[in-house]
Amino acid sequence: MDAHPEISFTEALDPEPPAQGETGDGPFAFRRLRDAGLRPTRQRVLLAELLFGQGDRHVTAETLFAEAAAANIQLSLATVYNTLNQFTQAGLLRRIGPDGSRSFFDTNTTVHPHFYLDGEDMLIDVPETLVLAQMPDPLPGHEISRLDIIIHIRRKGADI
Amino acid sequence: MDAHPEISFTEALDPEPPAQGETGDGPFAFRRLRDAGLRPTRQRVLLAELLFGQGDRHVTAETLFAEAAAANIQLSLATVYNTLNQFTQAGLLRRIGPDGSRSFFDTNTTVHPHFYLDGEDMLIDVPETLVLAQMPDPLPGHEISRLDIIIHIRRKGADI
DNA sequence: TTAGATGCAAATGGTTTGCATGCGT
DNA sequence: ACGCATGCAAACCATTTGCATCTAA
Repeated sequence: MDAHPEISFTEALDPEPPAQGETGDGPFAFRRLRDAGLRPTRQRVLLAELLFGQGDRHVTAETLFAEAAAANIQLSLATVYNTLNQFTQAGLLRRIGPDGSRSFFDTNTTVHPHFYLDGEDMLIDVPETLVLAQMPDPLPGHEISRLDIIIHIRRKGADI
Repeated sequence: MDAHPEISFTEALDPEPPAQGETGDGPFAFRRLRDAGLRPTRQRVLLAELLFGQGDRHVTAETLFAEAAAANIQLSLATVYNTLNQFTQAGLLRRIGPDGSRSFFDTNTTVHPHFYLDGEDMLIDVPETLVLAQMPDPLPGHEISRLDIIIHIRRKGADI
């Protein structure tokens, strides 16, 4: 097994990018779900619009649920969880758990590093490209399925 | 703020290594706790012996609790949790949450990448040194408090 | 019509906490 | 003796699940 000499973090291991130029018919959220093999139900379409209608986003089940409520969309928190899981499974979202308790869902499904603001419980993309000089070889008989890099940051001077 | 040209993952951001050569008096676990400012109670000493008596280890509260039980140490799971938290806070352990649910505690407190075996729910150190070609600059007014790199791996051929 | 999606509430699982009792200093 | 540590059970919180009801195909 040969070493990988130089791997750009933002290029390695990316799943195929979401088909950006689908054969347009119907609203984009509807199409997006169709293309992913998900039945475009009312609540799925509405959540997809919230999620994919405004560039890259990082949501939790709670924040998305609150957003939906604010937009007068009526659905249950359990459905938000289920939908986020289905979207993740379909490759539309990427799940990230920076602190071991709450989970975030990232609409940018490429492999890229994140900043996690320790005090503020917030996740943001690292704007720069992070480069790993060398990707370690996985254990014999294993393959790398995923790469998570989370850089915890905090306000300067803040203790703990 | 200038860029960090080349950062070895196993050297950057390490807290001062645990004082390996303390002024020897009493068993090592006892001293270790004393030096960390923790009152060396019976259960703390016993857990410290399990944790620090056999090289680098990755435990969960449950596995450590089971180990203690197997060693005929009588304590409650809550105490294991509390003790692990206290040890972590004292810098004797490092907490890692690879899958967003269960937490692992690593006796190697240096910053180093981990393999997480997706199917087997197991965490192991990456044997090689991982090199980041460049460390991203944190957000203005912030500083990096921690760096987590988790490489998820799975048996070749295993689906999902 | 019917397989699959939703809503709700209840279950789950890891972790934390409150409070009375115990133990290290 | 004093004060922190422990044990237990109950609380907690994010997340999942069971089941009856709906709805997109």
